[in-house]
Amino acid sequence: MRWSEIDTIPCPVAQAMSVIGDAWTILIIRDAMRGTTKFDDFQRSTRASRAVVAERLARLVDHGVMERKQYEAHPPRYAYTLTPRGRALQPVLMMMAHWSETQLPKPTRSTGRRHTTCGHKFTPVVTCSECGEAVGPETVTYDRPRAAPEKT
Amino acid sequence: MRWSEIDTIPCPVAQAMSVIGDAWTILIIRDAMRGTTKFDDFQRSTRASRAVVAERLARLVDHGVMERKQYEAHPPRYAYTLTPRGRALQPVLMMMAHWSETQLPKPTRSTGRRHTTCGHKFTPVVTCSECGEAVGPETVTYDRPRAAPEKT
DNA sequence: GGTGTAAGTTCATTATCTGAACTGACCGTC
DNA sequence: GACGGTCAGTTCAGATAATGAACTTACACC
Repeated sequence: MRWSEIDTIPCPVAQAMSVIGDAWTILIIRDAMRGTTKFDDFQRSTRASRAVVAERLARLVDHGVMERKQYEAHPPRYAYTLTPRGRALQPVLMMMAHWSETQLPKPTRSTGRRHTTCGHKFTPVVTCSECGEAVGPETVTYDRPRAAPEKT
Repeated sequence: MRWSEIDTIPCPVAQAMSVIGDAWTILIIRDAMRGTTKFDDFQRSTRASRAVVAERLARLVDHGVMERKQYEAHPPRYAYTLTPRGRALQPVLMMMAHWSETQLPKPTRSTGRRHTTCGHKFTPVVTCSECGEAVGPETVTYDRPRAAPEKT
C-alpha cells in the first residue's frame, strides 16, 4: 500500500495518521500550540526543509487542522493558527510528551505542566467518562474488534 | 535537518517522534495492541511493504518498545510483543483514535471502548493527577517553555 | 542603496519506499 | 513424494519523496 492511500483504511488510528502521521507535521502542531504562527518560525524551529514545511502546512489547512489568514496585504503575510480541530489534538501531544518523559531514557527538557484551574504541577491521567477512574491498557476492551481477524 | 537526526532535539514530543514518528510504526503498534504478533500478520494488516515492516519492527525492538522472541526453533519463528514501554503507548493511541472519531468527517468503524472495572462504554478524558478535574488546551500552562524563544 | 524579514518556489542530488520476486525451512495432504 | 501453503525475512530495479541551497517577490527601515 502506498502512504497516500492510508486514508482508505477504516480505522480511527489510520485516519488520524492520514492527517498527522508524519514527524514534521507533529512538530509543526507542537509549535503552533506554543504560539508559533509564521512560516519562517515553523521552519526555524523544526529545521525541516522549507519545501516540507510548506507542504505540511498546506495539508493541515486542507484537513481543517490549521487556518491560514492573511494579516497583511502588502506584502502578503500569513498567520497559521490552529482551528478547534487542531486544538483538540492537545491531549494527543500531551500524552505523547508524557510517554517520552516517563518511558524514554534520554533526558528531555522538563516541561513543567501546570493546571491553571487548581494551580498544581501535574501529570496527565486518562480516565473513564462514566466512572471517573483511570483507564489503561489492562482495563479497556473493545466491543467490536476494529479489524476482522483476517479470515482463516 | 535530516529525519535521522530528530532524536537530537531536546523536546519530549520530538523524542517520541524519533521512536514512533511514522505512520507505519503507529499502525504496527496498533496491531500489536490488538494481539498481532507475527510478521506476516503485521504486513497483511498494515499493507506496508515487507521491507518497511521488517525495518520498523527492528527499530521498535531497538528502542525497547517491542520484544522479539523465538517461539519455534526449526524453522525459526518469532513473535513480536509489546514491552511495558510499548503498552504505555496505549493512552496515546486511544487519544488519537478518539480525536479521529470526534473531529474527522470520515466515518470509521466505531470501536466501542468499554471500561472493564465499571463495565460502561466510555470516552477517554484526560485529567489532572492532583485535582482530578479535566485538563485541556485552555487549562494547561508550561512553567518553562520547551524551546527558548530562538532569540530575536 | 544596502540590509533585513517574510513566504514561499525551484532544482539537482540523495535517500527512502514500493511491488514483486526470491530464499529456505518446514508442514500437511493427495 | 510432488504440490501447495505458512512464515520470516532479503534483494533489487524503478518510483517517489526529502534535502540543502539558492532564488524570487515585495516591502520596511536607515
